[in-house]
Amino acid sequence: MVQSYTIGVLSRESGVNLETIRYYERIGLLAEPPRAINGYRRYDASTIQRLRFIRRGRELGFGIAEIKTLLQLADQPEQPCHEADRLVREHLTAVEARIQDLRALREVLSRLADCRSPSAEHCRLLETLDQRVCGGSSANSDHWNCPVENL
Amino acid sequence: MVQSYTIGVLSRESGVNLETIRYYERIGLLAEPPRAINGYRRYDASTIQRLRFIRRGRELGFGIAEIKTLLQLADQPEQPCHEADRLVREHLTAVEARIQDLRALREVLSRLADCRSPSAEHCRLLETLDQRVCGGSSANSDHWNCPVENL
DNA sequence: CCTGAACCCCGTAGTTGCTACGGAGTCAAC
DNA sequence: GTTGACTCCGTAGCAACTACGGGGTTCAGG
Repeated sequence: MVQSYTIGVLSRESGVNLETIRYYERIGLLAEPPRAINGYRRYDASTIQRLRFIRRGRELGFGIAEIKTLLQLADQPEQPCHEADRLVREHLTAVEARIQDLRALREVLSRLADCRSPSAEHCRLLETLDQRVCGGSSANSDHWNCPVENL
Repeated sequence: MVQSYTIGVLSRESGVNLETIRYYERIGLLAEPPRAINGYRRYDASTIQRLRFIRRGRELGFGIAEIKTLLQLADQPEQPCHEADRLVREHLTAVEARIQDLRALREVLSRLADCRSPSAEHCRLLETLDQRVCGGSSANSDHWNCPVENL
């Protein structure tokens, strides 16, 4: 008779929400486990590891599809890890791009912050959104888009 | 007879996807426009401005609810802009936090990148996900969680 | 007058990755 | 025997769109 865990224990041990575990099963990320006579799912210790693997992958920002690939790779220890490395680099590139985006955004926002205008009429944010900020005069506001830089 | 635009023109002029415009109408972000005899929506120029306002707000990362607030603020030019400023600062804080998160993530990923292990067995990424990376020996891998720092 | 392209209408479902809800069955302890 | 904690299942909700399908309209060219 082998050690087995109910889904609640698995959840606590792996740090993955109970409902999320069932969700992973539904989408085929986790295999359907055997059931006890009462219908309860019975997991073994390796599933805890697998779920932790998944959780860490998610924390690193990998998508479900990518994690599926990574799980397959991890299950074939003799293969070289080009594919895993490719995923990491791809992901790293995306993260760096996102950081750049957010930095630009932060610049814009910090220029808009701390506007103490007594009237919303000349609030920096609202003017920016209205695009009135850059024209000066009210004419010709059509083809010249406000420099909320490439975001 | 007043200038009016069909939804397709509005979409091109505002830079907001046509289906998104109808979506904004459904969720009450955009008022229901009058209709032509054939049932087509008829918009005036101010709606183009309004949609651009919305688009820029979205590009700055504001949520729909926040944009709803900002639109109301913009419609009341005599009020001071505390509320707009609060939203900006709140948002700025969130953006900065997100940048920090992503920076930490980038560090972890760049340590994992460029792993040229000939076997997935010792691939840095897979070991990290498996949590084998930090123990050294195979025992005692349970209570000591791998330092994928606070993310 | 007819055809076909380019519009427009509407409702609904799909996306991502979960999370929550409701109603019901099960189990161990007191 | 009754509480309380657990489990089951299917479905719906979140954000913010995007896409699809099946239909009606408008207009220019032949």
